[in-house]
Amino acid sequence: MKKTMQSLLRQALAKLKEQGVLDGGLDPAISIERTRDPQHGDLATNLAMVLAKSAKTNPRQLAERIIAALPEHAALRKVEIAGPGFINFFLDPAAQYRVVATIHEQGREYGRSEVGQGKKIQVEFVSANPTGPLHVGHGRGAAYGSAVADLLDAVGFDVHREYYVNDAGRQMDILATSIWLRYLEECGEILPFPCNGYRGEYVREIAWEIHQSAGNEYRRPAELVMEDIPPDEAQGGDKEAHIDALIERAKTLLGSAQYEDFLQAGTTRILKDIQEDLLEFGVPFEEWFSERQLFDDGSVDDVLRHLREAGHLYEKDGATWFASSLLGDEKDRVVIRENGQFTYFASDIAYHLDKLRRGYDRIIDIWGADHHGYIPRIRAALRALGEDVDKLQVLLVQFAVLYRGREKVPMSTRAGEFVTLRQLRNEVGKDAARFFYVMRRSEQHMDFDLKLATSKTNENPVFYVQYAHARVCSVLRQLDENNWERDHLSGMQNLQRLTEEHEINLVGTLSRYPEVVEKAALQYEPHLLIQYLRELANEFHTYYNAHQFLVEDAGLRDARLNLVCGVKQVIANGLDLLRINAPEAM
RNA sequence: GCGCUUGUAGCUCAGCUGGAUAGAGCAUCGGCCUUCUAAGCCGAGGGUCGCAGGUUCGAGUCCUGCCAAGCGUGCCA
Repeated sequence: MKKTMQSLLRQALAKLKEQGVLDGGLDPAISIERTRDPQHGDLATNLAMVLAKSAKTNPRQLAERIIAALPEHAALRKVEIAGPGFINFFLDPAAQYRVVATIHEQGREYGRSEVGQGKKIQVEFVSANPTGPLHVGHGRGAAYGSAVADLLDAVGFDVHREYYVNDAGRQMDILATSIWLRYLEECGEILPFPCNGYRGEYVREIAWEIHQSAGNEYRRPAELVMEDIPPDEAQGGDKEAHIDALIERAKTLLGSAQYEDFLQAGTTRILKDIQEDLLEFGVPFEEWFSERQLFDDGSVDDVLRHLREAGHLYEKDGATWFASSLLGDEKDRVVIRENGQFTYFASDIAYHLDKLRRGYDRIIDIWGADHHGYIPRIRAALRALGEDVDKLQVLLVQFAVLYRGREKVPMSTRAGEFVTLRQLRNEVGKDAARFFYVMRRSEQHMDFDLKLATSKTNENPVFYVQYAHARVCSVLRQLDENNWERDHLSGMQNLQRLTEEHEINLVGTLSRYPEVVEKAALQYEPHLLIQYLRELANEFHTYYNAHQFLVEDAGLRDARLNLVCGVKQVIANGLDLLRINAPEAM
């Protein structure tokens, strides 16, 4: 409806240009909005106010001329000028009711569209290091990312969901070493655990499994392990130097093949756990992209050579730097450390280049907001490589601050103090968790009160929306019990009898759904969809309480049932899009 | 210090990219179940949109300056 009004207005403007009322040049974006107040009609535009200045006339006069030039349209009942120069459109209710038939015809397809034109778009999200189970902080990125991806899919983009697996680098070494140290404990060796190691219970479990299957094959005496290792932080030393020394010791004592066993055991076990976890959370991926692969196939070397040849790299203090400050970053960044190791940034350049080379029209990175300082250097790198930087869009998700009642819950992966995503799902369920995560704008800080979220006792808005769906189902069951037949066709023919205010509101809200989906998708704001669903549910509950659907008058009854089934369909579609269950009964 | 983000009802948050009288959910108070599920509905109270300027027909929304919070500012990821 919005779109047809836009085209009508465009025709009117063209006519005014011919008449010389308006300059030929200007061609403004015509904004049409839904009115808030029914007195202002159904739709409104501020076009006359926007153009008044350049047309050298006042808004109300211009509005009159626009209206005069407006072509006739069947759905248009009345056009008015109001306030400072708004043009208000009153639509013919009969035309509005058509949406009920449309919903019925399109069913699950209602709300989906083709505005994305099949453009290829890649969404990379979660991408947590496989060094431990996902925690509730990752949950938000997972829920948000998958919702964005699903929305884009719904409006016709060709979406590729990807998880970047950081299976290379120092964090993985720390993990492997942590497992080995726990394994030695399993063997009966007595030695201190580094404060910078991964302390989670899962590390012990993996160590236990290795010990079960391999016995003492990897055992080395504690004295040898700890010999000449610099002191840990607890002993007044440097924790980084301490753990680095332990990693080196593990590599020399085990040899590369055996050390690799621990690396592999850790990565595969944890990655498998993450994959299951996300799948159960309704977050599928088309691809799990290995960082390690970028080193193995030479991509990292290639991209650095490329940058070096183009003069973007230089040596200083024994390290290799990327001159990102010349390309919009605050300062230059190290890509190869003094000790010869690549930084995370180095492989990330290769990764982003790889993504762009794969031919996506757009790539989206979803990061925790604490990584925001990272954006300029990635953009600088892509610029240096001659890529189109605008194809990359980075969306930031604020971490959820966790509370238990009033008390803040400390979170540290290393210390093993965290509430896992799995625990959260077990306690509140997938539906509530997803709904809760996506309910707020992603850049908004979020207080996640576990007590509230885990309190199974309602208050959770997801139930409110689901209940609306279940209620319609219940009405339909009731219909059967009354031995009433539902005549679909008659219902459609009698739609004009739905003249109650509640009914008219509901029809209007139903017709808005495709616009909401489109906007939520194009703006990457799934919370708009949630908000809409709450509003729709609210209008439905209000209607339910105000009017009986199952009335004796068959025509009216069928019309109401058609309307209410439209509500059911739209709620189901919306929840489905968010991968939240729409129950038949509650 | 500098950079990014945020600041709207007691609390948690919306606010259609500059539009008409700033909204919802909790919480508080008062009503509605012999009638399709009360996990619901109706009503009431509650606001200096962080503060101060500016831009214009019009500002919660845009620009500037302050104030406050979070994050970043590594040869960590």
